[in-house]
Amino acid sequence: MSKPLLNIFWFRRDLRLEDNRGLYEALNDDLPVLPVFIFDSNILDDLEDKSDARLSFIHKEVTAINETLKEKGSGIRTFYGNPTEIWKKILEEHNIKTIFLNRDYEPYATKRDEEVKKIADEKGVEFKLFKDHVILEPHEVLKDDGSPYVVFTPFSKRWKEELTEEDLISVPSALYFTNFVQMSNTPVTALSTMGFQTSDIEIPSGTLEDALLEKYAERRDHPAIEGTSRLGIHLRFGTISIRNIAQRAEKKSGTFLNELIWREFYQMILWHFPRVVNENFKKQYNSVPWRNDLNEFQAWCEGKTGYPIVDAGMRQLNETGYMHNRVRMIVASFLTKHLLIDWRWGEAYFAKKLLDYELASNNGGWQWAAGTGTDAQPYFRIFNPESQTRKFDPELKYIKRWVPDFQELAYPKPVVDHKYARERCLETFKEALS
DNA sequence: TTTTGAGTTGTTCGA
DNA sequence: GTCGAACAACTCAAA
Repeated sequence: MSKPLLNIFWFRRDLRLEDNRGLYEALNDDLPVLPVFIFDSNILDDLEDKSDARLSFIHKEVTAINETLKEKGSGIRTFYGNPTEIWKKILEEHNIKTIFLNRDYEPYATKRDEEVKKIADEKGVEFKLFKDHVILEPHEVLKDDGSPYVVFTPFSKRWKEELTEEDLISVPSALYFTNFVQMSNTPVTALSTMGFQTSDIEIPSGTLEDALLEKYAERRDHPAIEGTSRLGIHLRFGTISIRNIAQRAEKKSGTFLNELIWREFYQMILWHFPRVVNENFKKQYNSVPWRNDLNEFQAWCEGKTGYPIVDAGMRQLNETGYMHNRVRMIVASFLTKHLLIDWRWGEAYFAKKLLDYELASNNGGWQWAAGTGTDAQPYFRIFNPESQTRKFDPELKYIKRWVPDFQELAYPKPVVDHKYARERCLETFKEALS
């Protein structure tokens, strides 16, 4: 018996049919393409919230792809389980020439893909990876001696030098939709099958207005204003194309483009230095004696520190799965500097709560705030919650929105005095580094 | 090899 | 209220 020869496209963090590099390459090959998605139990098992909004979002997007493909007489095959085990099954069931996929730069993903590649190799199946998640990959922006940058500004300069027009051009995967395998449509694995429920948290739309780009530089730091793009989750799961966004940023807003370069900077750091997941980038900070007071950590998590701007941020996070970027810096500085709590605690809490959670950016941001990261800024840059409020929320609009009780008697007293905490932090770091 | 300039996002103090 | 300097000195990148 002979099963028909096919190609497979494996969707992961690229949940869109348009302008998808790996999918485009697959559809341009000379065989029908079977699209596949795996709900990875290794990842799902770590989700504490059984109605996790990110999983709901992914599920919705995979279902939308399935619906679109249904109109073409095709569909997406979905699975639930350990990817390597599932690939063994898929490779048994089908006669495959090539597996097409887009590269993922996280340590777990890299290892997973290597394992699957090995299984494919043993079967004589080709395994082709493409660049889709970033404009320039970790190995494409290096110093002249071939080593990676560890300071942002020279990295960004080099990034812009290396950038070509081609890097920003969309790939027309939609032109080749007739090349999908024709099959009777199969349903997407239900959330309940995996032990989850649908979340009712709303995800912001994946659109970017020109008006936002034009005013981005002046508006992005004010948390009471909707001046940021809210595209994080869409970039995370690939429901928008980075090429499309970067192309428009390049024309309209250097500040916004810079933020995209930060995203690639931290992806590059994570790729070259995967140890940062659990360790200080700068080893000399390993001796900082974090206080790690559980009660204070809990107060921070719950938005009960007695510092309105900090509490507003944490309450926004807890209620919506989102926190404005300016406020992320403030609460991170407060946790690590004022409370002297290990940045890894804060990072883990963000990972659990943020809809737009992205390992590379979250880790980079937290290490930056703690002073342990790639940025050589001195440790005595300690955010003052009050002056940050004066600068970025002068009318207290953001605070009033999230902490309406901030002037009431029952509102918590400051968990620690600012001046005292600042001096304690300076002393602690100074001592640790000496 | 040596030198030079620079480093996301800050705060406080004193003139 | 505004401004510049000090904070403390280090590492990185590139010439």
